[in-house]
Amino acid sequence: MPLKMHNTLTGLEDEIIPGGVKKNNIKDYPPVTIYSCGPTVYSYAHIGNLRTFIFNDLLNRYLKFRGFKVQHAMNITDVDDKTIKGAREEGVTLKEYTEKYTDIFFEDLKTLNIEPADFTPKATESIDAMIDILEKLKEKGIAYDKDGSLYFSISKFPDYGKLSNLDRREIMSGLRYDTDEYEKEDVRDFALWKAAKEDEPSWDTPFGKGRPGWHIECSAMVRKIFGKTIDIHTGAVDLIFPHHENEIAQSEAAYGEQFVRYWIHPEHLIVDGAKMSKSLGNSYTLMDLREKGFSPRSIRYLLLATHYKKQLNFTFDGVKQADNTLERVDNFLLRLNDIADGKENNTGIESIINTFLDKFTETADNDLNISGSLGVFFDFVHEINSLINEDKISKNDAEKVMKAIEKIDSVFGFIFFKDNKENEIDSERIEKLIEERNEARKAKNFQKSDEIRDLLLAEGIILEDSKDGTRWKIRK
RNA sequence: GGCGCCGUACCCAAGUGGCUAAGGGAGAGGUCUGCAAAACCUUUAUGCAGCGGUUCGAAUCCGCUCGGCGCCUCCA
Repeated sequence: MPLKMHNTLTGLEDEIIPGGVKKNNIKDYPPVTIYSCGPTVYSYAHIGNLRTFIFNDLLNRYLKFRGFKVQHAMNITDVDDKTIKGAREEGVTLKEYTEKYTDIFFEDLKTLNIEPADFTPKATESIDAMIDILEKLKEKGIAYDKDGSLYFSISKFPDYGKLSNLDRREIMSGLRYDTDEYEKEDVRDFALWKAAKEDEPSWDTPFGKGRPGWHIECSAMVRKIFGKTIDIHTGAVDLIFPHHENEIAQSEAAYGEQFVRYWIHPEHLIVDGAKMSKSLGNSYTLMDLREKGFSPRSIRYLLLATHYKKQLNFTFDGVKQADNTLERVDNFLLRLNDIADGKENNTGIESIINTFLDKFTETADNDLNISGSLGVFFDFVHEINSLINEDKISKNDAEKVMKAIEKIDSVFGFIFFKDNKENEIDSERIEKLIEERNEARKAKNFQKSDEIRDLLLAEGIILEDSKDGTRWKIRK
């Protein structure tokens, strides 16, 4: 079964074929080249942004799980209207301002266990690559100059609109196109390069001082880093038009070859059924949620668990449900670790594990159906739990099961998630108290044994007795 | 007006023409346990927004209606 992903460009679920040439073995493919639209670093990222980045992470992790090599680039937009305005308001330089939010952004990614991209280019460090595109577009007569700014003439690019079906769409009457302050020949043309203004950052170029238009940086970075057609380009649905449409226009007009093979667009997140917005007061940052006591791990799970093509309705109740789900996962891991020596190996364990991994892959191959894969995972948990109850899992079997779980957690990233509470616990003291309690239990002094259990519970330590002994865990 | 996503149990959420509609959360009953906890078992949709149609057969395809959300405004 090949991996298929929904491609906005074709409207179909297309098999992912890195490099565009089909091979028999995944190992023979060149690395999958991926470019993701990253953040504009003018503020803290909100959970909607983070959903998109968690989707990118899932995609990258799954490709690697499937045996593909991956080269992933994600840009940092560090010059635009909002960053310039923000820096001015805070009275700092653009660089100081954007570096602050860039650092916070990377910290958020780390907190959510999102693997770093291989390349994280900044717009302000990619001006040369932009100039290259702009010169080619000028030579070809596709870009034109007006009052020191450069515009892209969409009438010169017949394919314009192929991503968003613009050619088949009518423009809503009365819609204001010209929100830009700059003059254009055709209202639908877009700015490639904006003429320098007083008190705005600018760069020297062969066509005068100025700063980048919004779309040019992505085209430039893709070219600078990969140098040719890339496989996958991701970004949330709102970017399909105009941003990605314009990227295609610039890149394909300048270089005369296909820009991207697969366009993948995760849906938006909404909050309590409504669009997230600052005026509704339902726009949350990661820090907001942590202050409310929600763990990054639960947030990762929640943002991951819904299929990326479906709008995700974020609620606090949802995070609590995620918390409970993860507790079930943790209990399962504890049970596996607690299996005592001396039990017989289960001859069927390999087959159970292989079936599990095959089903997991088969489900995820279908447009990254994470919800289906989670279902497969919980079926497996259930099956193994039952075997543990029946004493049909040896320590050796448990290790094999753990290996399989580690493997799929290379995709999920929430199973062995480290929440940093654990270090503060004095486990030696707890073990001692457990021993004391078990002696009391043996002597049928249940009053004392319950006292010890309550004492630990008050500290957030839960004790659980089983026929293999007593285990403890931290209460969430 | 154009383009697009969606409506599955109390909540979240798979399923893309064919066995009794995954899975998670929550609730109820049971097994185990000194008691708990954990785990396991049973249980909660003769029905998938509504109405028609295509088909031997539809949650799945088509049409219409109702409802939610998004983009067409440098929003992920």
